[in-house]
Amino acid sequence: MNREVAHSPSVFHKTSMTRCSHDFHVNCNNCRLSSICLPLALDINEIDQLDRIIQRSRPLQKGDHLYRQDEEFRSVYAVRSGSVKGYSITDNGQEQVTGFYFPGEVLGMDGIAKNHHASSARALETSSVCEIPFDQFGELSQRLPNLQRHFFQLMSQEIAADQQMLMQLSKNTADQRVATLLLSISARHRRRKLSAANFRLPMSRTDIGNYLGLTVETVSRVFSRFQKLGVLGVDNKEIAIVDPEGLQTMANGTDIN
Amino acid sequence: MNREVAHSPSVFHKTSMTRCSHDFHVNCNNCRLSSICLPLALDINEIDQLDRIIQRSRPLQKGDHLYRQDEEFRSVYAVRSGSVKGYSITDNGQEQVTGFYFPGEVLGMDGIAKNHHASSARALETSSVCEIPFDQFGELSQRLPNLQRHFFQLMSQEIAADQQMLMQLSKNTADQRVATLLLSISARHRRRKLSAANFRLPMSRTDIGNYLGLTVETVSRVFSRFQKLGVLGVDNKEIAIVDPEGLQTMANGTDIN
DNA sequence: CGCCCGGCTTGACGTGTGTCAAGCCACAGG
DNA sequence: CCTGTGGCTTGACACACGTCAAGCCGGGCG
Repeated sequence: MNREVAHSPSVFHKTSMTRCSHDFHVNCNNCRLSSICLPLALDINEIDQLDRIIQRSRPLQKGDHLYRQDEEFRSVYAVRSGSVKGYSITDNGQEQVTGFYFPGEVLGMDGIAKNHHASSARALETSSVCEIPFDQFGELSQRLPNLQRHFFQLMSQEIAADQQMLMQLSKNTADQRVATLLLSISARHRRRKLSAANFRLPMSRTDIGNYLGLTVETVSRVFSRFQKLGVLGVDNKEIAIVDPEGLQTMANGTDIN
Repeated sequence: MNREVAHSPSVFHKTSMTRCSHDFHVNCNNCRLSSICLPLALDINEIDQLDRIIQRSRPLQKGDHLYRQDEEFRSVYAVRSGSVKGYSITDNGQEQVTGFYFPGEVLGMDGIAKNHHASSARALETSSVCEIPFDQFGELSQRLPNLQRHFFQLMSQEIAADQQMLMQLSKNTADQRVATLLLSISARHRRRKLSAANFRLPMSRTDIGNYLGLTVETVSRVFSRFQKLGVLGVDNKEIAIVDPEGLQTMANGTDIN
C-alpha cells in the first residue's frame, strides 16, 4: 500500500504537513528506532498493522509547531529525528517547559483526557515525526493486546517520569537539577547508540532553566562551575561529560555526606 | 452513609470508617462515586463486568500500606472512602510525597511501566479502597472500548496533572502553592458534593510541605498569614475558605498586577 | 496527676537563587 | 564594513525561603 495516498495531509494543521517525497520508504520495519519506540512489543505482522495507520509528513523546521495547547486532540506523535520541546502557558501567561523529546520518544498523551492538547509542542531543530491518529490507534490496540499493554506502559512511564521530575524540582539544588538533566539526556543518547559523553544540546539555556525551574543566569553559572570543576566540557551547546561519576555525584546529594 | 461523621470534630477519624459489615453489598452500581470514578463511561451491563473483577477488602487503618515501592505491580486502586498519600523514596533516602488521593480517584498507575510500583501508598486515615487487578482489567478493556478509552483518559489526566504540578513547583511562591493546593482539595470536595468551603485536611503539615516543596515552617507561616488576611479560617486541620476569590487571587499571581 | 512526644507555630538569622545590569560573541542584514 | 539582535556569561545585590531554636498544645500512658 503506498502511503502517500493514505494521508491526504492537507486538511490538518496548515503547513506542517505537506507532501513527503523522500519519506515514501520509511516504515516501522526499517526504522532504526523500532526497538525503543512504539513497535517495541509487537511482532512483524502487528508492526505492519501499526505502520498502516501511521502518517509521516515532511520534516518540521525549527520552531514549527507539532500541536498547540487547546487545539483539538487527534494524534500522538513519535519523534523520528531531531528534537521537540513540550511546553504550556499558564493563566497568567508564563511559559513552562514540560519536557524535551528525542528520537524514539512519544509525546502528546496529555491531550487524551480532555480531547484537547494540554500543552504545545514545537521543534527545537529540523525534525521529523510519525503521527499516530488516536482513533485508529485506539481501535488497533483493541485488537492487539500487546499494543494496548505497551501503550499503558508508555503512559505509565510518563507519569513516573513526571513524578521523578517533581522530586527534582522540589528537593534539589540548581547543581543537582542540571546534573540530572544532563545525565538523562546522556542516557537517552546511549539508548540510541550514540555517544553518551559528547552531544549537542538542542535547546537554549533559557529552555533548560525554564524546565528546571531556574533562571538562565543560574543555569549558565552551573555550567561554568561544572566546567571549572573538570566535570564538564562546555562549548556553547556542545557538551562533553568529562567525569561521568563526578556528574552522578553532583546529581545525588554531592557534598560531604 | 450519613455525612455528619465527616465533620464530627471531636472524635476525629476513628469513627469515620469502622467495621466493614456493610461492605458485602458494595458494588459499582450502588456506589455514590460511580459517576466520578472508573465506571463513569460505562453502561449498566459493562459496569457489571467491571464490578466482577473488583476486589474490596476491609478498610485500611491509618498508616497501612496499599502498596510499597518496588513491590510487584498487580493492581490499580480506587479510593472509596478516606484518603491516601502517594510517596516515593529517592536513592539518597529522602521521601517525596507525589500526591494525595481522595474518594473516586484512582492510583497506582505509575507501576504499570516496569511491572513494579514506582511509589508507595499509605492511608492517611481509616480508608477503604477498591482493588482492580490489572491483568483482568487489561483483558476487560480489550473487550470494552469505552473502558479502554476511559482508562487512557485517566492516565492522560494524571500526566496533565503532574505537569501542572511541575509548573507549581518551579514557578510559584509558597503562598501560591499552598493556595493552589487548598483550591484543588476544595474542588475535589465539591465534585463529591461535599462542602467546598469547610473541610478537614487529612494530611500533616509536614506532608503538605513535602508535597509542595516547602518546609513545615513555611507552610505553617503561610496558613497563619492567610488567616490573618481573612482569607482562611484555620483550626489545626480544619480549614474554612472564607474568601474563595481572595484565595484564587493568591493562587495566581496575586500582588499588584 | 505528671511526663513525654509528635505535630504545629513563631522568631531570628543565613543562604541559594532570583533580579538587575553590563558586557561578550556569533550571526544576519543593510 | 557597521550595526542590530539574540543567546550566553558574569558580577553585585536583594529577598524568599530554609535552618535552627524555642515554645505551645493535646493525647497517651505510667
